[in-house]
Amino acid sequence: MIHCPKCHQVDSINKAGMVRGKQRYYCKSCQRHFSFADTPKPRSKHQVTIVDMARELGISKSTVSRALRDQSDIHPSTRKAVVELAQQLDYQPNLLAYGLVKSRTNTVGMIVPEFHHYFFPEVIIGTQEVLQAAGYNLMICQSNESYQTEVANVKALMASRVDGLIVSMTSETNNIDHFKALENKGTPLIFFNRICPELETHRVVVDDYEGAYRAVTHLLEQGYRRIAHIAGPGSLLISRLRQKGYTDALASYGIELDPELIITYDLTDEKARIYATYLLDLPTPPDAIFAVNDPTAIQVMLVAKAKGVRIPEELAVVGFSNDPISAIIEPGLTTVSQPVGEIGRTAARLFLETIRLGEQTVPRTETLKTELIIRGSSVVRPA
Amino acid sequence: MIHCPKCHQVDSINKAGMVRGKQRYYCKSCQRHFSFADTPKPRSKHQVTIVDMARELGISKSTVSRALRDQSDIHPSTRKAVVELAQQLDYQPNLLAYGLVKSRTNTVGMIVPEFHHYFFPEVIIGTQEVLQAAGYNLMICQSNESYQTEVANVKALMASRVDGLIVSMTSETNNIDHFKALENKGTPLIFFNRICPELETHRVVVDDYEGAYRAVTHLLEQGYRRIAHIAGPGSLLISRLRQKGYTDALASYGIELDPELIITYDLTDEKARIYATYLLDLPTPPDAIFAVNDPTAIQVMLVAKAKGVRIPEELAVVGFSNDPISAIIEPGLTTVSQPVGEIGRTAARLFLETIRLGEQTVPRTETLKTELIIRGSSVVRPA
DNA sequence: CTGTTAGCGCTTTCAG
DNA sequence: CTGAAAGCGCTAACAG
Repeated sequence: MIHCPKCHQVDSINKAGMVRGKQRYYCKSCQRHFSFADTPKPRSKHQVTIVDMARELGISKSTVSRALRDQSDIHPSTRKAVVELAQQLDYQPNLLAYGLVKSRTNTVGMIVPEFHHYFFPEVIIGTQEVLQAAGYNLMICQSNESYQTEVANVKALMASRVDGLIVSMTSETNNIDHFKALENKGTPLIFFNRICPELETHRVVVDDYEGAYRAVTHLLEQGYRRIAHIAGPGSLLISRLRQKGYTDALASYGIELDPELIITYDLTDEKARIYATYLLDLPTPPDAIFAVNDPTAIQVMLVAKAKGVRIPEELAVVGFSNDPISAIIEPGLTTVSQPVGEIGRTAARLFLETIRLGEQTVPRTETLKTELIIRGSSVVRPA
Repeated sequence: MIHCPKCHQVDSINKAGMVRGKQRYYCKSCQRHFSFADTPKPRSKHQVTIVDMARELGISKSTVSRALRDQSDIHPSTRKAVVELAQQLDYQPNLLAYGLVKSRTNTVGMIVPEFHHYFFPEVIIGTQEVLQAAGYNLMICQSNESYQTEVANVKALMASRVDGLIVSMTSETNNIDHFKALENKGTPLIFFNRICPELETHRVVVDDYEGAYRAVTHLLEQGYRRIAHIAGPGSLLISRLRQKGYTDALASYGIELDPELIITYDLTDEKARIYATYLLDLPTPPDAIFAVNDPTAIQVMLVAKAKGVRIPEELAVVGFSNDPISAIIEPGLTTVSQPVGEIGRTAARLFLETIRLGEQTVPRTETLKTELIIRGSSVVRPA
């Protein structure tokens, strides 16, 4: 008596012609061809499939599929049986198979340059919040500020067929071919924070220029005049905008720019300390430093403190982002606060919108507001 | 003249029998059956497949597949042609299809309770470092300290057919059925930090008991006697161990435990402030507080400072983890440092080992060393 | 060295 | 309401 090597049924076997001299059979129950020796695979440990359940219930896998998706007409009792069995066997649909069929993975990829500081993890939290509510998963990659890694990340995410990409570029990224290639593939691409001005995509930014302008104006109002700027790498638009805000604020006070007081660096903590030291050791050191972000400003403060330079009397410091540390360090760090979570949420919403509108999407730049948070690092208390 | 609706070839068409009254054809070139009207789908924007490339080169898709994987003998010229075309068309293999065939995704899932503080992002960095070098991707989920979310995360990751799971549990997790279910599926599971003592799995921990014991002993050595402990939730082994270290250290000095001085809480910043306030407002307030982790200790310090309680003269504070903030706050926070990155790397290595050994894996607990970092928050300087 | 065939787990027509 | 068959993009066993 012939039985299916897979489901061990006997009734539902038909002959199905000869192949390579071997008689082949077809099992109607599990919709599989087989021939001997097609040894039944030892599948002791494997995830439950709809075929397993179909066999168990003596129905076709299509019916199981339909019952699970709960659309199209299904006899209530059938549905009930299927759903219960699924529950009992802890059935998890295979998203790989699903994605293959639907060309849709319900997953979006996110690439951020680093994970060490407050900013990016907090953006991710916001993004995930919105995406999860919409039924999407998030695949997060860190590029480590490396162009190579960023390219690899894009490839890996595309190979996983993510439905979209949310990216903040590395400071090394000059060549953007890996992003351009996405256009042909129809994969939505959203930039935030460190955007790519050359690409027409959705973007989420804050008013970096204005924030910087206000920050430096505040320093000027407080009477500081020899204001240095530790800037981010020129490759990032965000650095250039903040620097421009600094420059223009000085200009509006009729202060001539001292190139010696502008330092561009790679955003690593070690370098921040080196340049802070350099500035403070200048024959005529600055009386204030505007840093491109809070981690930089914190390093400046630590160096100044170690040197015995009094803040804010001898040196004022202002940062950007309102990292929680800035409220904890003493004196408190004056900083330009960004709505970090909202940046993440907005990026997620732009992605969802793109999916909804498809071809009709018009790339848009969402600019969120910053706020100057004044703390002790820039205000000499009235004596 | 009949042509394939997909590749538009004319030569390679065979008749392939009648189906439902319609003549069906088979295109040898692209290995597809078709019949009219099988309108060619408008595939303007789609990712390149091996079939596309096979068609373009006039060879079979298997050959393309082989050439790309660069194993088994392939004619050099064929390989060259394929590789060049792949390059030119920016071909990315479809990992969904690959995973489906191989029952392997080269992706591991990671579930952490939160993203707000230093600890977990830094562990992730370590994990990703090792995994990436081994050719694995990481899918990161945040459970937000919610049991429901954790269960959903496990399901989502399993649906994506990750090859393994690296987890730090939520403080709410009592029911562990969702982890038990993994055993039948043969999915490696590795816990770190907040492990699951009921489950026989690989684990990565630090010597929490010992670290806590040393920390409290240090406080005792410094002369503090009324030492409070703000503990984590009792559901976490990690909390219980640190609390036991605290208790035993006191006992070793013959100090009787004051239950009033032990507070168990849910690890949220707000609650930390409330309990710190409570302790400091006690009729006989503690002269030292050992906190279950640095974020808690930081909140304690902030509350104390706001109240004008002098640290360390009136109140000593010790934390756990050596969060960078602890070096920045003033006075510096004495803390038990954990090798955070190494925790992540170790977890990743245990996963890789499990994959390598398969069934023969014997669950192991890796215990990493902590180190007491003494700073100003617990040492009154010699007058 | 290359082509053919089957199948991974699922959805989706098309036929009853 | 249910089943049969085809196909998503890929690998693999087999046959030349």
